[in-house]
Amino acid sequence: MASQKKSSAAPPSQGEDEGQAQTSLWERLERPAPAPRAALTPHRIASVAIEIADAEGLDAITMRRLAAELGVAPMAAYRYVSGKDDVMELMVDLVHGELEHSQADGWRETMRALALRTRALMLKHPWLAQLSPQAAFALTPNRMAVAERSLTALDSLGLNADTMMAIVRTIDSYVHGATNAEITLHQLMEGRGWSSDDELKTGLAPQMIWLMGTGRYPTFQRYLLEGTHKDDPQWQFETGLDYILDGIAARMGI
Amino acid sequence: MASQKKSSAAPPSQGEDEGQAQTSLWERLERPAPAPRAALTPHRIASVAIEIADAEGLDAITMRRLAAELGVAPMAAYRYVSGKDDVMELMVDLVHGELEHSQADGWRETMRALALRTRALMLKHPWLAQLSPQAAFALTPNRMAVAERSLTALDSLGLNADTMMAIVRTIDSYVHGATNAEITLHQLMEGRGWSSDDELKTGLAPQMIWLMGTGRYPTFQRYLLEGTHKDDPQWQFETGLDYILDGIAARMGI
DNA sequence: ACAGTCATGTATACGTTGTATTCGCTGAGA
DNA sequence: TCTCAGCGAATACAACGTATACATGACTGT
Repeated sequence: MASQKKSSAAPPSQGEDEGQAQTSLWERLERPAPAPRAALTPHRIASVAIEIADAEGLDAITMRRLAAELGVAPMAAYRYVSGKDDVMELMVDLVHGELEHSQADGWRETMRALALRTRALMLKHPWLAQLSPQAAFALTPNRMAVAERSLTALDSLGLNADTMMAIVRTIDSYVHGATNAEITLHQLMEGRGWSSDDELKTGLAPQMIWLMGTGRYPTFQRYLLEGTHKDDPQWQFETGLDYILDGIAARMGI
Repeated sequence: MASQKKSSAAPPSQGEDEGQAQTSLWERLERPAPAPRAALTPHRIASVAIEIADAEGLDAITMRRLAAELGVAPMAAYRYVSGKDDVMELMVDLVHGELEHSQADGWRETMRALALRTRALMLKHPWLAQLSPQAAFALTPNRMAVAERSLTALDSLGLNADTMMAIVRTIDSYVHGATNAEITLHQLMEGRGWSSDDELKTGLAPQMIWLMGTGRYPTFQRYLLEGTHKDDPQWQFETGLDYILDGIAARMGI
């Protein structure tokens, strides 16, 4: 694990014996053992990156950190990925392999289940909310497979291609928008060291009091007082999802 | 504009005369003219930052670049903002001032118009899609005002607070999810130097051909062949939005 | 059995970033 | 006229992504 690098920054031409050998025997013996053979693979790089990102967020992924966690020199991973963006594409693909199939009864249940599982996946890997454009749009095999499954669920309903895609995109946009907001809130809380909804509320209280004190947001204030599902993201997610599925069903003639 | 800094990196204690004056007259004359008085304000910082981000993306905003654009030393802005996150919060608030009121006929038209204008705002300021959690959730006055207006539009319908908020959140999630995807695609295209849908298609073609060649995505492939609204984001956005508004209207008894 | 090639990981270095710290200048109030 | 608070400049540092050049040992064909 912890690489013990004792090798001094030896200047290349400082021969000790007769100037023949550029590095002394002892210097060579102190060098870290050379790689057995293929210590790295893209898959292993991505796996370790995912572990780091899950535990400490996307910012914790640096090529140096990744190399350290892999037990390898900072530049080693560049043999397998062309840069940080490549790592992220691999991460995205790998993680989407976790989304299981589930052929439910009808299109509606299938889409609903997929939405819920996508939300769960994103909450499990919150860094999915912060991807670079490169990684966010990567056409990776596992991602394509998910899209294919969605379309398949709608395939026997006699819809034209545009409508099918519109339905999938609408649900997808909602799922990502809603879950991103949820994740962002989590990250904000973590960033400030708040770990419960109560802490969030007390932390936000000063600003809220000031804002409400202006009297400019009366309806918002009423919600703050009357809302009972404010802290129930699952209810909020499903409620909105059901609105949307209702709307789609109505357009399609139930 | 272009600051002409000629000042050498003068070591502090290199008296030329009698060691009395730490900096010689000529050194002082060469120094950039001191600030007239309060060259900076948070508002000006945010304005310039927005200009940069609109033109070159969020990554172009560095504290050094910002300072250069303001005609000021790299650290100067730190008198007014506590760091980069502060700058972004200011940017978010400032930009949300652009969203005009528009009391349309009923709740549905009001919400629809707000959704369309929000999308337009985001497309105009694409960096809104990439905010840090800090900035993304900032409770800024202008942002609160937008939320308040949404809620007001629903206020006279006899809904309870939770339902009202669920409706607003659902639409908001969709708008952000859909528009983020749109922006992300734009940014991907810019990043690769593609400027038209045709270039996008040719650029993506190799990967698409490979993916389709696997035969694992037949329904997706059918869409690629049959879809006629693939390149019409406005249609896609409005179609999804109308699904959602339909669903909400149905729940509320039209 | 053996020299040569090649894949693999290492070492070093450069430019850029955010920001802590410290300083000197300036103009307004006494 | 003097003083001082406030403003911006200067310097510095650690961390980042990655270009480049190199050393090493495992395979190859003979």
